[in-house]
Amino acid sequence: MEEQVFILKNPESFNLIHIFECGQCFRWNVEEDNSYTGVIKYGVLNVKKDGENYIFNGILDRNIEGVVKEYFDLDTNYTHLKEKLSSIDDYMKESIKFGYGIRILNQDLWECIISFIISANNNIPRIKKIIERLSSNYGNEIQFNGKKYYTFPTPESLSKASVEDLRKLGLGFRDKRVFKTTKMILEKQIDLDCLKKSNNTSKIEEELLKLDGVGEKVANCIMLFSLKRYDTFPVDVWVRRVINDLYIHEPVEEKVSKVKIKKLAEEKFSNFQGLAQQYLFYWRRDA
DNA sequence: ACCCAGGGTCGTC
DNA sequence: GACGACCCTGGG
Repeated sequence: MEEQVFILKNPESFNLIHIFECGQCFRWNVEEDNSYTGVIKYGVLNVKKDGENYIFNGILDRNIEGVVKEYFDLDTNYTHLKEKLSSIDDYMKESIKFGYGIRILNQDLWECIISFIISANNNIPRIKKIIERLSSNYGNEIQFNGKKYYTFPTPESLSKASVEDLRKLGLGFRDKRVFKTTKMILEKQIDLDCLKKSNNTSKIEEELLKLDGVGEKVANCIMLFSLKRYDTFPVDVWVRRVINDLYIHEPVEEKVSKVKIKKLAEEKFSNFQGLAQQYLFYWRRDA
């Protein structure tokens, strides 16, 4: 663990608010100077806008430049992708105009699995609090800028928590799901390293669905936010809402089947439906 | 005080 | 496929 600095010069399609407030991550918080601090697998990181540049500094157990490039998806050309998506229709154009600086983060697979199991029928403030409690109780402490931060617990560490322990930390009915899934991963009933290497989206989804608490929506979020599977389309209440309002026009929103939405996304946005989903979600929720 | 919704999933029919 | 239950919290 050592303190390191990296300066990213004039990146394209890069906006801290869009990246951290678009609903993909739960452990980044805004500071008084409008920079953001977050705990990731490799340590604690702070990002601050400085003119056209971004200053990253943090305490990490590996090279900061490599971590930032990987985590912030810097090898992907978003300008190009946004042009492609914008040409589909005016709604996409509008949503991209609103969330022009979104980047799909490349988060840790294990952390993403547990985080999105917790997200089920839950709201973002509470999801964040629960994850913080899991980390401060079962993660490792890191000192940074005079404050204490806690890494997300490893499967080994989280397996020390009983169902009752989890209930006390506020997980509610998700306690059993997190407990069981932790056990399954620890015992390698599902091999996460194997999933990371796979290039078959539907195979990965099939495996993830075996985990307790992971349904279609959560599996899609996991694939999009930690496995770079842009060819997936998580359908939640907001996405159902925006897709129905824009393209389907069913008076009773709940009646629109998930199958119909997924089919529409597939036809309209094909391989980049995950990115389209994120622009549409953020636009509908925050605009 | 009461109701509702929140990045859904699971068990049951 | 459709339906209800489910912990908990903040807001109307």
